[in-house]
Amino acid sequence: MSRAVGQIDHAKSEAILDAAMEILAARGLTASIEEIARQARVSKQTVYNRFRSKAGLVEALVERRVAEITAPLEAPRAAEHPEEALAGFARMMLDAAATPRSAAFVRLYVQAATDMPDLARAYFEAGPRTSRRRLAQFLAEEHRAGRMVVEDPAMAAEFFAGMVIGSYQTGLMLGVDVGLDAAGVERISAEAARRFMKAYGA
Amino acid sequence: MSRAVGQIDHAKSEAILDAAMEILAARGLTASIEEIARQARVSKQTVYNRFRSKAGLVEALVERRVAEITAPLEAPRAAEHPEEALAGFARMMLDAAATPRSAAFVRLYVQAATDMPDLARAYFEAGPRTSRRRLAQFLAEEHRAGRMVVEDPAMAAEFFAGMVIGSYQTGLMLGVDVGLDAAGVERISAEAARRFMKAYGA
DNA sequence: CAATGTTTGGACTCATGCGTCCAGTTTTGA
DNA sequence: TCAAAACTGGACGCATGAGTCCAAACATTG
Repeated sequence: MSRAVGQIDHAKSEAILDAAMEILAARGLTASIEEIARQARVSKQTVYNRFRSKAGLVEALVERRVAEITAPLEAPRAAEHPEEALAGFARMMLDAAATPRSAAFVRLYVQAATDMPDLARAYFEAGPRTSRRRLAQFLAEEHRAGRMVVEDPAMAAEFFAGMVIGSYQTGLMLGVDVGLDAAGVERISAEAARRFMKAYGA
Repeated sequence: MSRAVGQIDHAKSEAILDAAMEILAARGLTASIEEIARQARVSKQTVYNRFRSKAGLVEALVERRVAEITAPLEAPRAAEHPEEALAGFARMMLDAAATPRSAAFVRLYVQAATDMPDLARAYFEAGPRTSRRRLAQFLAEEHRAGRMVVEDPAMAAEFFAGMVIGSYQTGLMLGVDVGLDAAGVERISAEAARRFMKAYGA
């Protein structure tokens, strides 16, 4: 299981990606490879050995993040009372999307949107799109079960997601301090779920 | 009233700003001044004569846009039936925020957020913040008038704005075609207003 | 220690783009 | 027609950063 003679060390690639994330988040897409290498305590050449180019590095970074973001994206559990399930889903979305770290990533995608549109699209599919789809699916099931009345689950899912994420995302992306702490997350999740149930209750 | 001998021509500044908008929207903040000058049919030097630097140019551009965006931001009119007023406000928000042109601007602000945070903040205040504030004010009035029940107008305003804008904004910023035409705007505005009234109706 | 392969760091080329400078030209009001 | 000012366009200096190259140092295993 140990690697071959003088073989590459996977942990070092991770270190490079970590450094890239930190630097790119702070300085934007124009940050230099040299700076990233310095932060990773690695020579510039090593970065090029492992990731072919700057674009390759960013690509790998986004790939890793996409995996990271998709994993915990559970659909709401139909077993619970719908309002509870919705509040839980809201909490998850806020935890995933409304943190400074996630905002930094979104900034990155937006910057990349111009000259690397595939990356932006990949994120959009993995993050926002997937979460909406799962939410819509849940709503459709609740509708069938007669616990809610949702004729257009896709639109309803957009509404709920917008209620929860809406403002915070914009502010964070623009680097404005939106002051959202744990209590705020709780308050918004609960209230959004409650209002949504009023709007779509059986 | 006519300008002095060989004096600067205001229209030319406008032409430069127009060109800057088009080029920056298409290529991002890294687009060159030369390209902008070419597009404006003006020499590079002239750009520097009027706007001190690239940062100055972007600043002026954002200033103009902020004025442009703030002007039509009417608060909903309390006289109408609240659902009608809300639908109208939603239409206005979508027209203002969910167009490719506006998306290009937001992309610009996000890119600027790292190294020109004041610009991003100025936009946030003039656009999202102001519209939310006016909406919250309207909701508070409806509450006082007994036509709705809105204990927390600020949060309710965020909810409504999020429902309306939410998903489209994200997609547009990422350069994903969200396929929102006039009929879509109408459908979303009407439905969002209807659901919101169910959630906050008297 | 030998063989294999990686890492390092520093030098290098190349491209791009900001901002400046300037000599000659055009515009405009008087 | 004249003078003041702005405009042009092209050259220029300077900085930054991508990506390459290489010889010396290092790690790993048999």
